Amino acid sequence: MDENIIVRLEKEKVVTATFRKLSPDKKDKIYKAALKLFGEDVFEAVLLENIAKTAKVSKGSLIQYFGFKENLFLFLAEIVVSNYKSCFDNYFLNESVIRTKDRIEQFVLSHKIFRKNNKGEFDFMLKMFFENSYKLSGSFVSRIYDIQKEYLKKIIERGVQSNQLRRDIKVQYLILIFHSIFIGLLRERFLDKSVSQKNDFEQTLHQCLNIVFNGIK
Amino acid sequence: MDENIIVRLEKEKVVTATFRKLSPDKKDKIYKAALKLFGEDVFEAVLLENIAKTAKVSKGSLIQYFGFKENLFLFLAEIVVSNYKSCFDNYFLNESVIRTKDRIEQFVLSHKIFRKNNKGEFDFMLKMFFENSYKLSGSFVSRIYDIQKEYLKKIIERGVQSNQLRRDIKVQYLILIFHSIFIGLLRERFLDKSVSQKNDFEQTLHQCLNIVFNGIK
Amino acid sequence: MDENIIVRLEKEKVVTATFRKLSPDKKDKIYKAALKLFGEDVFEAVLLENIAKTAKVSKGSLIQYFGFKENLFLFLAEIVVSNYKSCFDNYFLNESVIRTKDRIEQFVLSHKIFRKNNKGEFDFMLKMFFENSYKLSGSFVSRIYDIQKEYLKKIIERGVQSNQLRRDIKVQYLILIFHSIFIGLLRERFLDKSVSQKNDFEQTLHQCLNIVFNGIK
Amino acid sequence: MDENIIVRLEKEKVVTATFRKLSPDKKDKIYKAALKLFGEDVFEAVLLENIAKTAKVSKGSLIQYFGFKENLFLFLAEIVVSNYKSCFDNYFLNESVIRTKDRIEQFVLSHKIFRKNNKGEFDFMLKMFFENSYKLSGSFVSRIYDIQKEYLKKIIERGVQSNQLRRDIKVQYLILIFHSIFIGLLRERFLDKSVSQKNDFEQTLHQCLNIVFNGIK
DNA sequence: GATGAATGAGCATTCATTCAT
DNA sequence: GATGAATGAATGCTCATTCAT
Repeated sequence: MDENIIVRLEKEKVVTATFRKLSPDKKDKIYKAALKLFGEDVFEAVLLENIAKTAKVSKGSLIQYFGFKENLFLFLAEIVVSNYKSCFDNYFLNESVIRTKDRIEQFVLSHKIFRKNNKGEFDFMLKMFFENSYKLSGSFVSRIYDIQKEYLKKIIERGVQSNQLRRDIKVQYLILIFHSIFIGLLRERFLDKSVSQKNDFEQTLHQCLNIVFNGIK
Repeated sequence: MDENIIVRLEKEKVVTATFRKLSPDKKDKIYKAALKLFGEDVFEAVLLENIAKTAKVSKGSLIQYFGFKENLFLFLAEIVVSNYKSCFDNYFLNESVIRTKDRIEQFVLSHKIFRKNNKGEFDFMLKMFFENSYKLSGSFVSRIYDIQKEYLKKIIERGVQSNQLRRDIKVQYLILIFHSIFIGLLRERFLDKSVSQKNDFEQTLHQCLNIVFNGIK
Repeated sequence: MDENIIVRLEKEKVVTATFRKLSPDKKDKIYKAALKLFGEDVFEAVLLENIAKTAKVSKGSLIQYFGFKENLFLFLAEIVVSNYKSCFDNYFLNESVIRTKDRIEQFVLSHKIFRKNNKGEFDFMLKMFFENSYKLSGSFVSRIYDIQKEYLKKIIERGVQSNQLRRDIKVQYLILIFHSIFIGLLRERFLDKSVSQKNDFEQTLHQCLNIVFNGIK
Repeated sequence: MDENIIVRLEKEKVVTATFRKLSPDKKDKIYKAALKLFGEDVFEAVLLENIAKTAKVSKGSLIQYFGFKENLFLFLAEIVVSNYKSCFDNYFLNESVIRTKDRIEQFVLSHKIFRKNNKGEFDFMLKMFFENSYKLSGSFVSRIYDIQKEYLKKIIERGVQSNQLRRDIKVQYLILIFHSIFIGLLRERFLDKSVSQKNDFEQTLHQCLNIVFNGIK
C-alpha cells in the first residue's frame, strides 16, 4: 500500500493520523476486508460491524480511523485505483506485442491476469462498474475508465504514428469504440444473466477487433 | 399504462387487487412518483414516505397497493420496460431510413426523442444502467439490453440479406460492438463527470459508425 | 341466537341497530366466523379482515355493526355464555342418573357431547380458560365458571338433602374441589404438551371422584 | 440471577454475549423491568420502549441484548422458572412438618411467602397461568406445573410409604386432585372478579384437604 | 346499508456514530 | 490507542378505524 496516498488522504481528512500510524499489516487487513465486503454488496448494505469482524479490529477503531463509513469507502477506492494503475503501468513496461491490434487485444486480455492476482480488486471494480449505488462510486468508475482510456490512447497514437491506423480518424473516437467494446465484453462475461448466449470472451474480443480494423462492408 | 401488465402483476402478487382497481389517473401518479424518486436515488435511499408524499397518497396506501417496497420497484421496472418496448416498437413501424448504417444511427439517435418525451423513464434507465444498486435492478438492465440487442439484430440481419454487410461476420459480434458503443456513448454523454473532454453525442456516434463500417486500417 | 340478547347488547352500545336488524342467518355467519378465529388466536392476533372474510362480509360492515373490535368480542362472549347455559340447562332437564357421584361424573362427561355439537364454542372456551389474553376475557371465564359451579351446587345440595353427603361439609368447599378437578382435567386433556403421561380422561375422572368420595386415608 | 442460565441462553441465541457481560446489577434491572411489565400485560401490549424506560436503558440496548422482543420474554420466563424452582427446592430442605396432609397444606401455603418475597415473579406467574396469550407462555406454564407436580409426587409417595395414604390409589390421580385444587384456589383468590363470595384462602385449603383425606360420604 | 379504499398512529428493528473505560 | 457497550434517529410495515361512494 502506497504510504504517500495515506498521507494525502490524511490531509483530505479521509483518514486520521491514527490510521496512518498503523502497521502496514493492519492497514492491509482493513483494506482487504473493506475490499471484500464492498465488492460483495451495495454501500448501504455493507455493515461496519462486518468489515470490523473481517479485519479483526473493532467497530470503534474503524470509526476512529476514518470518522465515517463513507471515508472508509473513499480510502478503499483510492487504493484500488492506485493498485490498478501501478499494475497496468507495470504491464506496459513489459509489453511484448507490437502491432496495434495485438496491443489492444493483449491489454484487454491481461485483465484476466489482473483478475487472477487481484481477485478482490477485480470484483470490487465490477461491482462499481455495473452494480454500484452510492453517489461516490461514480467518481471511482470515471477514474478507472480514464486510466483505461489513457492506455488505449497511447496505443492508438502509436498506431497512427506507425501508419497502422488511418490518420484521418480522430483518436478519441477509437478510444470510445475500443473502450466500449471492452466494457461491453466485461459486462456480458461477468454479469449478464440474460438468456442470450454467452460468447467466449477471447474469441469474441478477437473477432470484434478484426471487424473494427477491417470494416464490415 | 398497459392494464394487462397490471393484471399479470396481480397474479404474481406484485400488486394487489386494490391497486388494479385504482383509477388510471391515480395509478399514473404513483408510477410517476416512483419513477422520479427511484430515478434519483438508490433503492435503499428511496423512502416510501417520499414516494407517498410525491404521489399525494398515504404511506399506508402504498403498502396496501404493493405489500412491500420491493414490489413497488418491480412494478415500476415492469412498466418502464413495457413503455420502452412499445415506444421503440412503434419507432420501427415508422422508420424512414433504409441503409443499415443509417438505421443503426437513427435508432440510437431516436433515444433523444425518447428522452424528451419520457424524461422520467430515461433518467430511471440511466440510474439502473450505471448507478443501480439493488439486486433486482440487474434483471431490469438485462431486459432492456436484450430488447435493444433484438432491434440491432433485426437491422443487422436485414443488412446482411441486402448485401450491405459482409456475410462472413457473425451477427452477434456486430450486435455486441454496436450495443457497446451505444451504451458507452450514453455513459459518456449523461454520466461521466470526469475531466476528459465531452464529445458531441451525434458527431461521435456518426464517426464511430463510419469507423466500424469502413475499418480503421 | 337469542334475539333478546341482541336487544340488550344494543342498549349497552355493544352492537348497533344495524346489526340487530340483520337477518338471523347473517348474524349467525358473523358469530361463527368470530367464534372460529377468536378460538384460534389471541385477541390482538385476530384481524378484523379475516373475520370479515370468513363471515363473507366487509370489514366496513363489521365496524358498522360493532363500532370496535372489542365490541365484537363482547358480543361473541355473550352468545357463547348463553349457548353454554341453555345447552346445560337442557341437559339437566333430561338428566337420567341419580346418585350424587354419578351426577357429577355425568355432568363433566357430558362436555364431550357439548364439544361434539359445539366444536367452535368448546375451542373458544378452552382458549379463554387457558390461553386468553385480553383483559375482557377474564369476565367471560368467570361467568362460565359461575354457571358450572351453580350446577355443581345444585347437585351437591341435593346430595346433602338425600343424605348421600356428610352434612358437616360446607358446600362451597365441595364445589371448589369438584370444579378444580374438572378444570384441571380439561387442561391436562386438551392443552398440556408436557412430558408427563397423558391420562385417560374418563378413567381419571372416575378415579378422582372415587377418591374424593371415599377419602384417601 | 444464575449466570449458568445466561451462558446456556447465550448458546441458544436467546441472549447475546453483550448481555452476558453486563454487570449483575444491570441484568437484574432489566429482568425486573421485564418482569413487571410482562406481568401486567399481554405480550403484544408490552412495549420495548416501556421496558427500556423502566430499566433505564435505551431501546437499542434491549435489542442489542436480546435481538428480539420474544427473546427477552424467553429470558424472563427462564429466570422465573429457575427462581421458582430454587425457592421451593430450598423450602423442602427446611420443611418442618411431617404428616402428608400437613406437608401438602404447607407447600401450598408457602406460596404466600414466595409471593411476599417475589411479588414480581408471583404476579407474572398468575398472568401466565390465567391471562397469558402468547404461544410461548404455554411452555412456561407447563414447566411450572410440572415442577409443582413433582413436589406433590414426592410428598405423596412418601405418604404411601409411611402408610398415611391408601396403597391402592394411583399417585397420579392424587397429584391431579391436589394440583387442581391448588390452582383452583389460586385463581379464586387472586383473579376471580365474579360475584360469588370470596373464600378465605387458608381456611378453604384446610377444609378441602380434610375432605379429600376423609372422604365426603 | 354495504363496501373497501384511505389513513396514520404505532411499533420492532437497524445501524452508524458516540463515548466511557 | 483500542474496545465494544450505549444510543436513538430513522424506516418499513401493521391494522383498527374512518370515510367517500
